[in-house]
Amino acid sequence: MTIVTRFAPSPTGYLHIGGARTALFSWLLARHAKGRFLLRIEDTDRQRSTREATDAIIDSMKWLGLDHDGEIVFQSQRIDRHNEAIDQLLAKGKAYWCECTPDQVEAMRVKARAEGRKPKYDNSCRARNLGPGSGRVVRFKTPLDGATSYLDMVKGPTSIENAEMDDMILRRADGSPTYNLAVVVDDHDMGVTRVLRGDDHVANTPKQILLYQALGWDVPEFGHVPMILGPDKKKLSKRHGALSVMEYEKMGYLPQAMLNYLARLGWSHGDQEVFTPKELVELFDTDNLGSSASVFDMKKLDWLNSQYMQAADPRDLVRPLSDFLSRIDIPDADPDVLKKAIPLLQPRAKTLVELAEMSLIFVTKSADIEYDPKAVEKFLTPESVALLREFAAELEKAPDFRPEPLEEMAKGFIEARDLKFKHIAQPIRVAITGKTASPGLFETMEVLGREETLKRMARAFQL
RNA sequence: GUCCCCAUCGUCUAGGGGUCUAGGACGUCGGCCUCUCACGCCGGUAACAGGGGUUCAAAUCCCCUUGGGGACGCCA
Repeated sequence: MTIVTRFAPSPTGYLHIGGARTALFSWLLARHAKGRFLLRIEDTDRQRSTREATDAIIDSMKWLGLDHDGEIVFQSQRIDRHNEAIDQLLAKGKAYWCECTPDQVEAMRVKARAEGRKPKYDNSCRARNLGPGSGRVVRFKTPLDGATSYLDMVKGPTSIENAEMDDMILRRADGSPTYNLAVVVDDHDMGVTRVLRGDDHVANTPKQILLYQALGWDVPEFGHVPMILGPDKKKLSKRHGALSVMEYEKMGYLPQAMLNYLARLGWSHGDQEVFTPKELVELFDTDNLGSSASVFDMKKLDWLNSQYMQAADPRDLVRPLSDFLSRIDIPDADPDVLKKAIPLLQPRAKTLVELAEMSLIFVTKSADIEYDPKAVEKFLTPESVALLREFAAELEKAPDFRPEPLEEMAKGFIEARDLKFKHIAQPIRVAITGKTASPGLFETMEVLGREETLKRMARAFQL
């Protein structure tokens, strides 16, 4: 039997880290088994569902590379089918009409809690054999005793007393089907065989299993992935900063790094830390999913990202780099310059944002280079400028502007004057980059080219 | 309040009764490399929440306590 999984977010907000991870695990589960991964948008709450949120979710998944099979299913378009199932349940005597008002039910809950019991509806309409009527809802006849058990893919054997559950509403007074019913009908119709979702759904699972059984359908396997916590060990929330997956894109993280990080958060494969998407697909299994919540650690994400930055083919970074440069109002950087600069910056930039910032020394024209005043004061002293003028003269006639010959030349220059390289390195650096930190001097010069290098030095001499 | 779940370095985790004086990774600290900043390399620091069992033997199994989390909607 082919394995079919799904991701079923409700479009009431952006796709956040937690949702992205459950989507990733479901995707991995399907791809590993050569099965199918479906996407369903649970937009039955018309008030809170938005088109923007739907788009944001789709964009985020696209960015992460989580491709889905088949058409996207919109739950709101399947209401007739949901109602059909409810009618079926009614016909089988597994559901009944109830005319208790929300206020009455609330009173029952308050009473139950006061008596130290679990807040529940008291099933009072169960025996009344009511028919349809305005203001009435349809409730499910939850078994009064026994237990509902299943083998959770991550938690193992799980069992809940049926008495813990109340008779859930299947159809609201306005005629609309409720969540648990809709999910069961949709998952069944879509042929979903494995449901991997967030821990916050554990309480829904037994209810849904009961529904499957009442409808006479095969029950899929379920698995509940632990939550992701913030640094304060509380549920990850807006307080902890960027939450939406697309925020991480904006911060300059590479999708593969994000994917890798998310996969390792709650899942492991021995001591391995770095995984290509392909490896993830090959190696993923629910057996190695952990069962405790994990804290989101930005530092480790940074490290992983820097690993991916370093390992990237420079050519693949040109496009993203110019995009990020555009975002800081530099839309016309020369791709050839970028291509040459990238290898120098790869080991230094943890994110694309940093890459863009660091590339500024290469894409800025000499006239616009900003000189760090402190650096100028410290290194561009009259003595060092005098020395640099002599050095510039040699640069001008250097036969070969590549790093090695340049370094040879510099060596000759300082030896002739009985100096150490240290004496001229920082002055040169400040003169050609305006900063005290940069990639290797000669590599930098090569990328800048002779003309630009000399222009910058000339300008630095005027400071 | 009721029910459910979870518990190894600061963080992510390995570990499935003896090979655990608990391994890896991030971070952190120290060193090396070095024209700066990084990268890289080497080394250090640091954990089985507590208490009871079971067993010849427990990080591993059981119970309790504590701590954390989640769920209890005519939301999804």
